Amino acid sequence: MTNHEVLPLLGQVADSVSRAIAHVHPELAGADPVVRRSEHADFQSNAALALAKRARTKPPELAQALTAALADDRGPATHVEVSGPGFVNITVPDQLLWNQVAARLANSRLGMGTPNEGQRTVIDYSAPNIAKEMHVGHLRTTIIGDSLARVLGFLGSEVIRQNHLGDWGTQFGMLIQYLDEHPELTWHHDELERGASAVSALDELYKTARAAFDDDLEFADRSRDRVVALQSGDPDTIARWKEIVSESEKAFRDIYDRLGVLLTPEDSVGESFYNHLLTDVITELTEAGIAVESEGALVIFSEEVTGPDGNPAPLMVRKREGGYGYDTTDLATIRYRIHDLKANRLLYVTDSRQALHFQMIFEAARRAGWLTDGIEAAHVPYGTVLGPDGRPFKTRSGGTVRLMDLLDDAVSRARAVVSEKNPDLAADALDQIAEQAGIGAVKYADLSSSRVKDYVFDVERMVSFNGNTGVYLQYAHTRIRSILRKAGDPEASIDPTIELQPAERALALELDAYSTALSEVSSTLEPLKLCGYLYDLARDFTTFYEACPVLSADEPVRSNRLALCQLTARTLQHGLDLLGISAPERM
RNA sequence: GCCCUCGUAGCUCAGGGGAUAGAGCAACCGCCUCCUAAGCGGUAGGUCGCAGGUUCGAAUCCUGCCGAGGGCGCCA
Repeated sequence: MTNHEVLPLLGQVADSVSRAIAHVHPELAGADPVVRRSEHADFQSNAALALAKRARTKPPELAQALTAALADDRGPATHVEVSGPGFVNITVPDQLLWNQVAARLANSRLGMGTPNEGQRTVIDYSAPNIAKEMHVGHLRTTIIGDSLARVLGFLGSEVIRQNHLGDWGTQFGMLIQYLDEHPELTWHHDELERGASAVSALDELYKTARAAFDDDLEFADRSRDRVVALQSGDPDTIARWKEIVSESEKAFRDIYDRLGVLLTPEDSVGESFYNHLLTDVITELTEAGIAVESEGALVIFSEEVTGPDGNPAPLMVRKREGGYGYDTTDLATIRYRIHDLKANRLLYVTDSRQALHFQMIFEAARRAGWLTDGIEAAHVPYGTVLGPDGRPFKTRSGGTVRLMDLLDDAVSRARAVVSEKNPDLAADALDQIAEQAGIGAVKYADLSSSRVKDYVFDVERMVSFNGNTGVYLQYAHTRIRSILRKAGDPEASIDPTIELQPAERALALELDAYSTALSEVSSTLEPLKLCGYLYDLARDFTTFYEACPVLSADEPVRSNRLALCQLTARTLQHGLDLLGISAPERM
């Protein structure tokens, strides 16, 4: 196996057209060759239409000239013709398609390059709150962030995952105080019955503590003292706090394992971490004259954003009573990630309602001189998960939906469908497949629609397993694997002189376009681009599957088709992995 | 008041300067002696929110309007 990049045919054709443009009109050298996949040929170039005016000619004439130049070129085109108002339709020889397939099969990375090499990317995602259940609100950031981490990493970025845990704040004062006053309470994971989690217990205890805080003035006072003790580093208080953090992380870990998310405890860099940096951040901003006093608080007035009163909107750097909120920690994160982590790409995967907040954080970071031209900072916003009523997803009683419950529900429904479709499965195989299909269905449903749009969480639809769902992709993969198993998983061998059937041709062209889909994910930060590609690929495979028998074909066609199966299976498996979805061998 | 996002088939969504606007679901009609029918083929369904503008060409870019959602000082 090699790991040299295999250039996609689209790029090779584009290079040819670029050469043709430079040859025919040297003054237009460097212009976009406007090469796309085409319904009328393998590829088409629309360059003649785009450039005719600059070339002082008519589109059909320019197209004709480009066609002639392409015919002389030693590039990949075998058949070039002008069509319509000036489209240049380009067809590539079958042999070249086979060569691409063979080269990708021989390559450990399917011929993908590492265009993001040299980028150091921080991705901030998931960010659950300590001592609180993970709920629907954490689903999208966790799934989307993780997929982006995988894709960007594969493309050569050095990815630094940051799980910005909500592990600091006044709420811990009352929780710790309450636990201290009630040593009989059990909440550690090893004290609880199986299936119960420490965060679930802590979440309940926090509510109780909160009620006590509101009812009992003396308890409230002791809780406030406890906040002070926590913030000033009192050893006993800190020890208890660390215990709560670590127990909570165990519960998060269960969810991450189940979701197949890459986050590890090493990626946890919560709010508390920034504590020791806040005074430096504030000093720097104050000395630079960016942060100023206002109504007793320290704020940064935006030069871009105004509030309801028409005055500049502020970031709250230090509250009137001296405390710090999320504005301050977020200013600290961006400084830390640029100065200490030395990242040149910073992604914050949070819901779209925080857009204005990040706009102001980035503005402040630019004014402070932290965020400079070579560094990209981006809020990666996503829409709300809605319930069947079109309102933010809640339980019937109006509470938040626990993430674990939601996953249980999806998996148990998946199990019903899987066992109906395949009643012969052994119990443990059924469990495993139901888990993979159910979790995959949830993740795919989340990743496969436009990130910024709200979407309705509809388990029935996700788990119906028809159409553009995760299971369709998994199913396509198992059908291919079944063929390959029956063939004995042979070493690929391709005879490139064999003529391609239309379905084979469409499949081969699609397989060749994988890298384009991945680059689009990198530039748009939309996993949907990868989902769409994989769905198209699975459909192209299914068409091929219907039209081109593999095992019963005569050699050398059989081997060639097996090679297409192998590359499709590997590409599907690989793409699903970048989405964080497993590709079972059987279903 | 200002700002952001969204408006495409009955429903859920792709397409974000190029040829007849595409899928899935739901509906209807077909297809398992054949590599997994969790599949495939077909029929039907659209003034791409509205109105201007830019362009050889606009669902796509610009402006305005309408509608939905969200945000804008001490919650993240």
